[in-house]
Amino acid sequence: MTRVADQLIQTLKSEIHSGVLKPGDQLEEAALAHRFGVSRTPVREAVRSLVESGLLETRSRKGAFVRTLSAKEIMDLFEVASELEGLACRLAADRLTEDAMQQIRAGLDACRTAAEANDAHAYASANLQFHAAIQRASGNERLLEQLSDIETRINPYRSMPYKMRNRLPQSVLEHRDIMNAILEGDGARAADLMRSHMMLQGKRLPMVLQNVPQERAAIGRID
Amino acid sequence: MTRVADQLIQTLKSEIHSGVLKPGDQLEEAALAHRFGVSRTPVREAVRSLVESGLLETRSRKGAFVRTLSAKEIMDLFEVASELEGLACRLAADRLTEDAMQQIRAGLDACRTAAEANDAHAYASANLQFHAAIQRASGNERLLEQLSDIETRINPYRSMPYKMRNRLPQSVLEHRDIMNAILEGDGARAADLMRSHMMLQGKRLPMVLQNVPQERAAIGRID
DNA sequence: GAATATTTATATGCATACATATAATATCTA
DNA sequence: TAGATATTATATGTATGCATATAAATATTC
Repeated sequence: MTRVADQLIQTLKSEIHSGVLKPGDQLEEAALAHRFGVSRTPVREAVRSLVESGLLETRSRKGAFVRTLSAKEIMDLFEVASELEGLACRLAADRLTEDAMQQIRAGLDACRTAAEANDAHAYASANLQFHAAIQRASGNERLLEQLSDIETRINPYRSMPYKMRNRLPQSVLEHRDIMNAILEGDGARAADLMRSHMMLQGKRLPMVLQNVPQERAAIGRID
Repeated sequence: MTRVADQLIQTLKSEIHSGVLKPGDQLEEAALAHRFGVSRTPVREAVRSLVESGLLETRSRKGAFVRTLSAKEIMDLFEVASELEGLACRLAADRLTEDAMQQIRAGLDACRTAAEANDAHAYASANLQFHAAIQRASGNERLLEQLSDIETRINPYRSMPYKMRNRLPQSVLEHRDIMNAILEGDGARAADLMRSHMMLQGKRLPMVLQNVPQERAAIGRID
């Protein structure tokens, strides 16, 4: 991982994730090369990788842009993610180990604590922890990669989580039911509960989304 | 799509799909460049794209190789594919149009014809047609991309379909039940049937797979 | 003769230079 | 002045050259 191109991939991913680069922003090779003090060659390789992973798009002879997703595309991604989270539950129920179970329980406890404190930011983190624990418990590496990719692509469109503050206690209850179903080895029920849980979030997506279709100014470098 | 790099991507994908390039084969930049009469630059870009899409892997300072999947990795991919095929059925049942229904029916008819003729090759094609019709009926573009990617990655490990010849009539019956569930709007049942259908194939995977873990000679060019 | 060290070869990684297509600007004409 | 054409500018696409790390082959020593 000492390659310049790989470091560029990480940096650009991070800047897209954090919102420094927003959907629609243009990335000019020469500007990026100058900014990072390298030549265009590794920049181009990084861009090609990010295009393939869906974070950037290239318009012919016009260069690379941070990919803009329509509301439909975001919903499509969310539907797939919901189904895969359900699969993670079913597999977790079948293959549960003692260690995995403790990690899931720790995730649930973190959610409960954040909900009682009514701390939406802490809950967002705890929520990730809970879901990640189930995903790892599935024992399916491909599933982890796939869900991580979708998360990466949807994230630029997420606004702050405080908007769902009043749903925290309900979300904790749903998490608890999911965990119990997994512990009881009832994979089918766990999967159904998880899909319902995800879809409740999905119903709220139109409110949570921001800056979906509008045009963006072209900035390749950040000074 | 007039870029040399894009043409290389298509060509290499095709050669991996058709088995000209096999898992473990090395791809040397200079050899590929010479073979296609171009410089190393577009070759490198094509390689980067294929690495990101999972078809190639690069070992540090050793170059690119057609990705070798372990039996575990293939099973992981197959589990995800099965779940997504189930999702396609559920969505298709919810959103079924007249046109989509006819395409699914046409796929089933093609399967039935091939099965009655005991033509395993024709059945493989008809089977794809049936599944593709359901996937399109789902109305979820991301789902199509995802399943296509998985298909592309698993395909190099598939042997000829004649090995499953004695399962053709049973497979047709399963297809029929899946279609009926979709027509009745029972998405949950359709999804369950599809997952079971896929998993029956999965159970047979170890027999159908070939050349999974062994080493391969390094050939970058084909004369 | 075997194991280690040194040298040589080769392929990747990066930088630079050149070619070309698209877009913006300017100029010319009606 | 408005429109169309020509010109210039800029960014992408490709080719080539150089540096370096890994691997292979040879040589050296015990």
